[in-house]
Amino acid sequence: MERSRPQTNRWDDLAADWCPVARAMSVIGDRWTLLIVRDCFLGKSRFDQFQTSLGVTRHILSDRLKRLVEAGVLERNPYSQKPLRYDYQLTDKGRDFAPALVGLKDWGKRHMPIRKPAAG
Amino acid sequence: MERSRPQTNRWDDLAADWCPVARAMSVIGDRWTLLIVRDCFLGKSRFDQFQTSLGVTRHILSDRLKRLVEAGVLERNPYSQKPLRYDYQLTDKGRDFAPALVGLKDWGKRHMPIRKPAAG
DNA sequence: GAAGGTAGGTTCCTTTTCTGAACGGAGGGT
DNA sequence: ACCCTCCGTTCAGAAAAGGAACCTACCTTC
Repeated sequence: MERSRPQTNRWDDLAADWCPVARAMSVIGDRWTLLIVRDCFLGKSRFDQFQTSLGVTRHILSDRLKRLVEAGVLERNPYSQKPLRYDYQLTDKGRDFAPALVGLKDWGKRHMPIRKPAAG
Repeated sequence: MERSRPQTNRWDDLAADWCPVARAMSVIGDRWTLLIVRDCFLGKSRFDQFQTSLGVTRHILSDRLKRLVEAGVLERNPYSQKPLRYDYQLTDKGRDFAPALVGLKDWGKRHMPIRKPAAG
């Protein structure tokens, strides 16, 4: 189960930063992680729900969920025994993301109108 | 001056999302962008200041600053004429990031203790 | 007036990460 | 037996990031 990662892990660099914002970015500093957390707040909890909602590749989703569990933001729990299946639930640490998420939501709502995809 | 970017631009995908958090991520959805904004709040404004503070490569810093200006979060202004030099200042849109940034700071402060780098 | 320094980038090559699509495993339904 | 669901993993190729060197324009020192 050992994930071998390259030596130069850019996520870990930020985890040692003096600034709490930088340390927060060591968890959510990529395109998808925060959106997974958002989906959890919206009641989603299963792999395929995230995958469908976000359109992220299964590969990366798997990695991000592992990181979030490792970071203590999500918990991986079995929700079915006979076909053994797990889902992901916010921990207290994850739920404490609410204010930051609301801050980002408000900013996006005020300053980022929906840009149409570049379809002809 | 035309920056040619590949067709599959993941930043733009999020800009068309229904969710304001996702649209916010279309601007700050990477490791560095939000930290540049943070540095601006801390009074930094020049290329080399960001570079020294963040340790990001000049290549990427240059790209992120351009994106932030394009997105209307920062303004690029000349601060010296004879050696023509520019710096980067927060716009109103950028300053409106404060609540989200504070939310992230609080979360990081509460939940992310400084992790020592893996030095022997 | 050449040598070296400063500020703000750009260019080039290598390393790392992400995507896209296929595959796997463990069970369920018919 | 065969296909379906869910939760992933694997692999090749594309994109992005890292690292170091280089460039431009001006200024200072010799």
